[in-house]
Amino acid sequence: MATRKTRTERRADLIEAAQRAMLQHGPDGVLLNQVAEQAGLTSGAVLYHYPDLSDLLLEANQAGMERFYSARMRRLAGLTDPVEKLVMTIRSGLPVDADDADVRLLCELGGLAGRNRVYAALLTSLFDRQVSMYQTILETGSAQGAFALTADSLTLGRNLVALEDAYGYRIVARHPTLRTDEAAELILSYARQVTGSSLRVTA
Amino acid sequence: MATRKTRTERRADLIEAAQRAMLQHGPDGVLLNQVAEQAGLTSGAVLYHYPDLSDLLLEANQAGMERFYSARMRRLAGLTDPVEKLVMTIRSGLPVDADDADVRLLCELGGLAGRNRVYAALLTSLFDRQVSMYQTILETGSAQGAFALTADSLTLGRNLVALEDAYGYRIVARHPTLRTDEAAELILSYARQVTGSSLRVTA
DNA sequence: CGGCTTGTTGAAGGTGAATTCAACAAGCGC
DNA sequence: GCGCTTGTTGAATTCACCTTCAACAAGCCG
Repeated sequence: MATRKTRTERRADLIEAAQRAMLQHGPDGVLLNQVAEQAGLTSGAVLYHYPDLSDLLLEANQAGMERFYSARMRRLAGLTDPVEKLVMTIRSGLPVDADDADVRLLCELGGLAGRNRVYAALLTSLFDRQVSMYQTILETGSAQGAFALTADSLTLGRNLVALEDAYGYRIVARHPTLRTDEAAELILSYARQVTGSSLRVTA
Repeated sequence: MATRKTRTERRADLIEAAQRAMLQHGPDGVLLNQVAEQAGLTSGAVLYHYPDLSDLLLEANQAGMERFYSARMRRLAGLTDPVEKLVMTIRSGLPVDADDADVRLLCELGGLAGRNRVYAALLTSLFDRQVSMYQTILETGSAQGAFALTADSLTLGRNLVALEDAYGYRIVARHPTLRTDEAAELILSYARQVTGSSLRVTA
């Protein structure tokens, strides 16, 4: 029997369990019992906390997005050099490998967004927030003279996020030659061109 | 009762029916009866032609990819000017609107590719073929003096396809400001920069 | 301690989808 | 027109999953 836990603890457990289950079976294909199994509980216990499975899945996906986004922001927080910030941010937008849970989860949602307005809105919002993140980096770098932008920051930010997203899909699909390092180089090649910077850290 | 058809005709019908059903319910969520309904048949009839539903879904997705790819090639076929070719190809890589069937279908597969090697291989192959398509355009344009490429054609081709892919997802998710025209402009902004061409057709 | 709330189980019931198959209709070759 | 193959139906069966619920264990608070 599973050890009894408080409401809050268990809900957090279930969100993680739902994420794991969705990684294995997809957000559409996942079953109540698979979530329960991941949590080490019975389906009844899951239903006790989330009478509607789709609510749990939504929360789990939302949590996954926030974790991805806030991890990027956190990694950014320590840095001051615009070049470092840009290079780091490009890196943190890519999956570490094909099994990267956060990015895998995001990829699963891409298709869903075509037929579910809620997921569409969530992904759209995530996209826009990431664009803003890049815009801030680009504009402060520009103000500090580190970058000479070749277009408005909205255009550049959108293209940077778009490149990340697309290469995330390729990496997750295990493209034989396009791995994380290669993808980072491809995006950096774009970033160098539009910032007029070599993006080498000036030590 | 449905009118009786030949093996080949019916299989083509079923592939289209499966595509429609997947657009509504996703490749994971689609049911045999939903495919049958789209085809105007009973589930038994579908099973007569495809004893395993997943075989039908695979064929349907494969057919969708080929239709998308060959439509792009066909649109390219009539053109000779490298600038026209590039501009047209960028356009043809984007969904015409949020309901574009071909792109919607491709987006549905992105997540699947993370857990299914067959779909991963199909999408990888499609990506690479599209990269080659761009490489050919860029290199012949370069040879003819229309483009002055700022990087090797593999890098540029990959980035162009990546941008298309990512904006396809955004459009399908109905981003409120990022529609097809805007996405095309964003990609063109990249293409102008890396080809050194204004990409205006010299009439 | 003792009663109450909260979390969990396990089994039972209901539902719906996949699967199977006997029957039958529609053409085609002869 | 006859018989055979091919395509299709509809009903019966089976199976898997969701849902409900009575029972019970674990703390907490009086």
